[in-house]
Amino acid sequence: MPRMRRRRWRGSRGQTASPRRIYRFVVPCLLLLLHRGPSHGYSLIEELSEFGFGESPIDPSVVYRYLREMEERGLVTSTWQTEGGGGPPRRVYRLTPDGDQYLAWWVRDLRETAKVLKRFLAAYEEHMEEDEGEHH
Amino acid sequence: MPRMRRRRWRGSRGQTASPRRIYRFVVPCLLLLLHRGPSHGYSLIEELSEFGFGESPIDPSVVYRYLREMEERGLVTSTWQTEGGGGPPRRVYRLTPDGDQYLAWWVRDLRETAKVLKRFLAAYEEHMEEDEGEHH
DNA sequence: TAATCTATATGCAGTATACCATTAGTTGCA
DNA sequence: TGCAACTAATGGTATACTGCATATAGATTA
Repeated sequence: MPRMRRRRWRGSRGQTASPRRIYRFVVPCLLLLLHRGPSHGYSLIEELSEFGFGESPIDPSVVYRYLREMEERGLVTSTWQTEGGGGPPRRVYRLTPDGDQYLAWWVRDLRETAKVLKRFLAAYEEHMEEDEGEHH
Repeated sequence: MPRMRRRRWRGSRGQTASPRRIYRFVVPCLLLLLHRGPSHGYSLIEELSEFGFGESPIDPSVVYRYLREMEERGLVTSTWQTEGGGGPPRRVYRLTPDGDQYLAWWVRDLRETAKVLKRFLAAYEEHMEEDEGEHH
């Protein structure tokens, strides 16, 4: 596995597209990954690429921070796994029922966000067509 | 026009849904509104409800701040309109060609964001169906 | 044994945003 | 006249989010 290259995120001023435009979007991604089964931070970071965190990979510190926060809030529990597989000990996270509910809330919320986005893009296209028509 | 009620935004920790989850989403909304024609702050704030800023209305200070920032960056120009319509003088904003290009960049960017969202929601649904199946 | 990989974690800084307060001109009305 | 409501704009501050640098440490490999 190659070392992750970190690309500077230039915000909305630059030309770099980042899939982390939605506040805390990593959180529902982590919750969904953990719904599929227990996992540890480093592995989760790799798996996040599935959700668009591949092109401009997420900073590991962000992931670890959220995982700890999620544990404080009772959304996940963790246990240390010292043996098996080699390498340093891993903190293995497991979703709780509260975490499960929270994921469901996020999904409802992201569906709303998707709607808002869709509405904006539709308004843009509609307006641009009218604008185009006026120039004829 | 009733006075706007400001609802406390509890971030993603609370249960309140907010359409302002995407970084600077107000900016492309303002750009699109100004693409339809010149306008002033107060009017823009009202028109924003069209894009989902209705349920939890945006704070005017945020809008005015962005408008000024946009002017500094040459995306819009403004002129004072002292007469006509009554009330205090209004600063009327007008889109520049740079602002027009920036709007186009935002649209490309939001389409990417919409894709990422769609991918996540599809992954969620797919996983949940499988999960459902396993319990039979 | 030095370098590298795996794995987790903390601190700091810049930016984004919410919320509150303030200034000021205009209109309408008691 | 005086005051309340409306319209417009701006400033300050606290907190949240994220990126970056860096620390720690066991395991593996050259």
